Amino acid sequence: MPELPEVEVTRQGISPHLLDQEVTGLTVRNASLRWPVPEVAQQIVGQTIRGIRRRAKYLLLDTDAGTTIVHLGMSGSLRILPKSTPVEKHDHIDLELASGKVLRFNDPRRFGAWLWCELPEAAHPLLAKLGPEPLQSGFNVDYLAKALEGKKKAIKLCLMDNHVVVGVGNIYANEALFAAGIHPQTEAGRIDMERLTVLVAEVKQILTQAIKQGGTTLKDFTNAEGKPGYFAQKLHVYGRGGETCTQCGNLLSEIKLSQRATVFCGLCQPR
DNA sequence: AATAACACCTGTGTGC
DNA sequence: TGCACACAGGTGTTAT
Repeated sequence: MPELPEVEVTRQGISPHLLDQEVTGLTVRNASLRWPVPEVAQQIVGQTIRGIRRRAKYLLLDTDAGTTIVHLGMSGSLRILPKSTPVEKHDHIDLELASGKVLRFNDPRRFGAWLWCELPEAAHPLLAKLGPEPLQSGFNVDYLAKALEGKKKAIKLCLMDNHVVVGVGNIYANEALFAAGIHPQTEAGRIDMERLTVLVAEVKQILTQAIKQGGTTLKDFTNAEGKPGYFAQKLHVYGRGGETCTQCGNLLSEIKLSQRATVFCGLCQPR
């Protein structure tokens, strides 16, 4: 489900319910996520949640004793519910709060993760080598030009590479390249500064817009309140292979790049 | 070092 | 209606 906007929308949705709350319990019904949910995850019980941050697509729940690291994978979601809410299929974890609410983690495909990390979490192997946040100033043309220097692989794959920039998944990589008029198979190291400038701006613009719209509605994405996002109606290329380009009316092409669906307009995004 | 392929898992849609 | 198969928002690990 989630790319960066969906994770950020989730963070914003759950934050008010978690901030300054004491954790009264952690129920793990199914520990078989991407990695087994560790016993030390229980360290959060009795702690007060001091902050809810996001790094890339990881959600970080800070306490004085350590940080819980949550990743939603492909199909995960977090909801705030009354503790009495009946458990449904794939409801793997409950974080119980003194307020009587529960933060419930549901993940059909179980590609998600729920980990515990003693401070400081920046040293955690999963977070240590990540590139800059796309919406922060560290992601700019000069940085990107340097990061792509000499790279021969397709620009789309570089955009989706967490060492280059975090949080840009398949949907938004397709959308940003369309908006910037860059063919997804363009050799990354050969894109000039002018086009990179546009690309950086479009990545920021599209992610910002998607967050404002509440994330993309795909399949069953809902935010912490169970409401859908509204960005899907604004997608220009993703999921539209064979349909007409919104810009020029040409038929959109669809190919596979690293087994991921890649959609573009051959006229608006020349090689 | 860089790149490509594979792995994990369930649900859904399509074509026969 | 049933079945086989392709495909889906991610990303760490392994192979080339």
